[in-house]
Amino acid sequence: MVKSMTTTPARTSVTLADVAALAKVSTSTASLAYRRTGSITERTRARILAAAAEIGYAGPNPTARSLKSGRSGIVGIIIAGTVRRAFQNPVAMATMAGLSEALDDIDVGQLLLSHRSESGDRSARLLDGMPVDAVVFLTRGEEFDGILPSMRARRLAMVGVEGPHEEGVTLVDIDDASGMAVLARHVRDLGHRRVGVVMRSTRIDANGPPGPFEAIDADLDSISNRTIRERLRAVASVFPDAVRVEAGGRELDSGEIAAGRLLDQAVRPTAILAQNDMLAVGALRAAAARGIEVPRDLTVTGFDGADLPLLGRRLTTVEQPLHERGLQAGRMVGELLAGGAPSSIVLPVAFREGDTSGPPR
Amino acid sequence: MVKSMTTTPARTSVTLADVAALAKVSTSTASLAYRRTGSITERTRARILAAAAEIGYAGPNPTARSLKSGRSGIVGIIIAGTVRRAFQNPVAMATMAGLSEALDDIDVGQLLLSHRSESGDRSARLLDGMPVDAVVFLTRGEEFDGILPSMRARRLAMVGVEGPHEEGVTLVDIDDASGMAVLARHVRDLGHRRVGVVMRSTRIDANGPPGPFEAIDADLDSISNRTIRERLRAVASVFPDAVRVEAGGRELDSGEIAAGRLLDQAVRPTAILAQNDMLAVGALRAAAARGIEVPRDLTVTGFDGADLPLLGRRLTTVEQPLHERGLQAGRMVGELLAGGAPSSIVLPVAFREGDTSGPPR
DNA sequence: GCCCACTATCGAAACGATGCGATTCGCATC
DNA sequence: GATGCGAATCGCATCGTTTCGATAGTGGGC
Repeated sequence: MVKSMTTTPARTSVTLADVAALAKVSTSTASLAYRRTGSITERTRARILAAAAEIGYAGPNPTARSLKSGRSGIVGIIIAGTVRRAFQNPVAMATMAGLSEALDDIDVGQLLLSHRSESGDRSARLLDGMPVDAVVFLTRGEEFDGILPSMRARRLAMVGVEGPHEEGVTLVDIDDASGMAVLARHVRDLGHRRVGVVMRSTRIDANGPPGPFEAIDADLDSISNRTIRERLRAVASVFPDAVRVEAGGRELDSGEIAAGRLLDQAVRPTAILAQNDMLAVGALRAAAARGIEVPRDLTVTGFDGADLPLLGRRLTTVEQPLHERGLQAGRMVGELLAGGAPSSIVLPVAFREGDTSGPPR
Repeated sequence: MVKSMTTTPARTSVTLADVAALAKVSTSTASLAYRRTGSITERTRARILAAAAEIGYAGPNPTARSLKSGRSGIVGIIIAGTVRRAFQNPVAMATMAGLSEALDDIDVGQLLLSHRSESGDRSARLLDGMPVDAVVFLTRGEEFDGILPSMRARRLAMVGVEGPHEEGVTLVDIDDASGMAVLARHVRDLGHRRVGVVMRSTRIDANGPPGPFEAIDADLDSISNRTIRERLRAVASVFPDAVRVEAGGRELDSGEIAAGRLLDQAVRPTAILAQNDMLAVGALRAAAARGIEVPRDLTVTGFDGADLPLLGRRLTTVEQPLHERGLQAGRMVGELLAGGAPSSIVLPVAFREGDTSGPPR
């Protein structure tokens, strides 16, 4: 069912003119009753508001106001993939929480714009048809390049979290590489030499079996997702001999399957460096299913520092300031809308030792 | 065409009139090039689109279009409490996923409207100032009554999930009571006689210590939250002697503390019926902390059937069709926007036996 | 070659509110 | 009672698009 914005007749609504007529003032005066600026007698204002109440006027029409002011007061939040998946992703949610908090403070509405819908491809139509003053790229997605031109044409303020690294997008970036390097060195210092890496799928419509075993630095340059690439590179700098497996999808289960493949080798790794926390949880589960005890028999690490209250244990990982990066993105939106030109920033990360890592047996 | 006057932001934009001028047609013809209806030569359309591309016209201004059509194509999703907390709540998220899916299908945008912001009270201003065609109450909140009049005045289509039970709101309701009754009977049939109930806080700004022990039916009528009330009533019908404790907040930790109080009694219950899954997880944790084994020493049940992949075990609970209720709410929005008058529905729930319940020792 | 029936295009009037510049009002002062 | 002045109110153009009714153009039938 596709609805058309055009065929339906406008709802008969009460307008400011009606209020003005009832209150026996001009519409411009009636308007004054609702604005902050301009001078109007308290008596007149009261009369106008009374008239408004009498005929059930709900206040100035937001659309008309927007047309006049050129501002909608709405920020589009662009999500790679589907809204559903984003909502299942603790990293995205933590960022979103920070972003919401900041956007709340500057009194702008938050419009969710998924780049793809559940039932297939999201037409650019929805994206283009929405009255937004600015957009925030909440999660990094390769698919964004296609929609950038249209946003530039609209002269929208653009803020990105971890990308896209494109002209005109103010960025909140994360120091992924150095964080992952610290973590890898920690694992090496524990004594590990045989490590496996479980990485996120680089395919857009990822779903299926895990990829083959590959050398850690195989084809690194061809990975367009900067986040994935830089994290791998950091691991490679410490463990040039590591083996990597690409999970078949982005969900927990894919991580479990991929990690399982690593664990089922004749000579299995003593440490699995998962490229994010969800994959690490999958690895923990794969270990549990095989009676492998963590951290005694296996070290498992993640990345992100997501809040996983249900997990019941504390992952050794690298903590990103997830909430903070949302806040910063929100702040940037505010500055851009106010006419400023905030500069991009790179936020630091912090290694966190949990109870999933230890020396090899 | 520079038109930055004084205070208004300088957003000099390219308009349809500019395109028309360049293509040497009238603006009405230029408009035709972007519409589905109306007749226009393919040649002319091509010329217009070429002109548009040349001067970087990004397509019709959504705000102006909305003003003319009386429709914004945006649905407001109203969240009780803060956006942040909603995002941490698996029940709300599952519902949201279904809702998003349905709203995607009818090509409407999704605007998040939290009733309260992180930093304090949400002014009605934001809510009132947003150009929405309809609103969906995603989660039940006592605070909604205050904003209903304004929505009625705006003649917005209104759809609610589990409330508010108010005139003009089309509802997707859940058969809470009978589901909870089935679950309670199951626990009774297992042989349990001494049961404790952990319930959600009824305070809006809940945070603090758990409430006192109370009889299950103490003051039931004074609980305005229908969901909480009906679930409790159902338990009371099976276990008139049950003791209830109100958690101090809505988070996991509050559930743990409240359940801990029940477990620390001299004679502790053999079963804890938590009023939702998160509280049940809290109860599991309280039990684990005390070396009480579930289900051998204690039966713990929840309500909702939320997807908790990180938990690692399967809660005995009542499954709501969470995704489905979101879908249904979305469908209702579509029908209302199309001029229909869908009727409210009540969705069934299903008892699900997990591995957290068993006979008392 | 004339008239008719289309159809592509155009002009102008909305949609509902805002804000500039002009006008009127109220009132104190001379 | 006339004058001056600030404050309150008003009229009108405007934001960018859509759409209705009017007009010009095209081609076919006879």
